[in-house]
Amino acid sequence: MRFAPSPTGSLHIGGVRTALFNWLFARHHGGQFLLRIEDTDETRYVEGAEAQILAALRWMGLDWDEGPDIGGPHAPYVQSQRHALGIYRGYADALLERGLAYKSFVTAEELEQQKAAALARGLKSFRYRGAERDWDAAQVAAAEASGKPYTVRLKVPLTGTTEFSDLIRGGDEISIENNQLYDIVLIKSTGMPVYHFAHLVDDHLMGITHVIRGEEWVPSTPYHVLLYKAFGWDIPQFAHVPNILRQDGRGKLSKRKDDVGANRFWERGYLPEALTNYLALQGWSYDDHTEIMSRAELIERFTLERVQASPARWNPDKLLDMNGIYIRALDPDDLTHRLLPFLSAAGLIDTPPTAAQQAYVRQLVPLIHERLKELGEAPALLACFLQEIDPPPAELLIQKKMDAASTRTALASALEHLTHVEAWDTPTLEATLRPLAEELGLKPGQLFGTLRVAATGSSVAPPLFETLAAIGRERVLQRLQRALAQLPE
RNA sequence: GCCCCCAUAGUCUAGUGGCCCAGGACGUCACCCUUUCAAGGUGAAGAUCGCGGGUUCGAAUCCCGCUGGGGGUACCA
Repeated sequence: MRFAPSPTGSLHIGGVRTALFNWLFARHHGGQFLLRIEDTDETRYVEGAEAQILAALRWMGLDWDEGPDIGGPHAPYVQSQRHALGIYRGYADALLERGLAYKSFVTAEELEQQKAAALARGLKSFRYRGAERDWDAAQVAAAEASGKPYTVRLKVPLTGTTEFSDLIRGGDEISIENNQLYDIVLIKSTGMPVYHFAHLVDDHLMGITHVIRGEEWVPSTPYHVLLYKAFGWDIPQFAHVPNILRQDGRGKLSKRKDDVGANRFWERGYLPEALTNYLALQGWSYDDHTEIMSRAELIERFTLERVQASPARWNPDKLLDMNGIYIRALDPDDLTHRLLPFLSAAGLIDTPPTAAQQAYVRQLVPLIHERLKELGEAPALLACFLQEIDPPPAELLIQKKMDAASTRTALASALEHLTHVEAWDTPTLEATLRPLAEELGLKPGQLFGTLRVAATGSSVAPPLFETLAAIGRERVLQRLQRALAQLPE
């Protein structure tokens, strides 16, 4: 098994899913999972993309047995390096010698013109079949002598059909008429191999038995089959996983339009285990009701037979829900550690956090634990504990069926009681404030609502008594006083 | 245009000829719990299994056609 991304940008979520299926399949069967960088397109190369891709896979917990960073028996694992070693050229020459490929002397511009002319003549589609396919040695030599650059093209049969089976489509034969194909380029005029050629040579050399890749590769698989046959090599098992479509169903996901770069999920506070679980369920299922599965369970249960052939739509709501489930299942200490970087980034605590800050956050975690769906929400929820708040406006302080005067009375009375409360903990606060509401002739929600706004600056916060206890007496009293000052006489 | 793939509720899916007048989950709505928000609990709405033919005693499940969606159509991957 292998995953072979191109370093043309950060890995997007569809790529991560393809990598995951490869990884699950390899781990399920006790096979090897290797990583190979396919950088044969110099024009699209993005500096740093490879490092980003590796980082994303590592974050997801998809470990590889061989790869560019760790080496292995088939090193190197970067195609530009393999090209520099001359690995591909030799295989192209072998095909040339046996007359299964040919040198094509048309330039990209000429090709463009031919295509335009063909279309203008009313031809429905243009499939390049070079006249050079039938040249004799003398003609080729003459063309070469002219110094004209050339590409190496595969001599694709003009007639007959090419067939292959796909594990995800129930092993059904997919067949295509060879006259629908064209003579693909194997080696560019720069000498660099094209994907179709390089990946195939590498897959053979690296002993790849199963090719699991995106559905967009189905149309080019016949060329690959033809190439394997030309070489006389064993053809691997193909499994084309359906694409993940955009939420509106218009087209496949794109990292440019859809904000689905793998790094974005880390930034927003998704747990890799939740993303893994969600992604596994995009196109695969275990049974009619099991959804939450650990990494080990996924490995144990994953089979290609249960991968769907139809494309899935990107569903952020479902991912969010699942992330919440995984967060709630976290041990509070664990959650604390995962939250610290987010709080540091928001400037609520130091970078790195002090021991006291860590301890305080650990104390606050139970208050927000089950309210969290993305770790990135934590700074907003914890801000009122970690930094001073602006005095809330009167309209926020005044609760339903109350006015400024009654709110003043309630606040002042609470302030009075809280100043003299003997212990500052949840039970004592509750024992103090609950009777007070009744005494004031208010519903608990009314008094508590006012106090919540006064103490936190927001009408939405964790339960009041725990919140007050965690903020601390001094700060609470201060905030109540300031809130009181917000209310008109 | 041409070629290939796909088709169960808004979404992800279970279902491989009778157990399905279709099960689970997300989302939506209601109620319960409740000091707000979540979480949790209960329940509801939502699918003539894309449409039309056929095969069969019997079809979401098999076959054909249509329609719709996706992908490909590069000296990109």
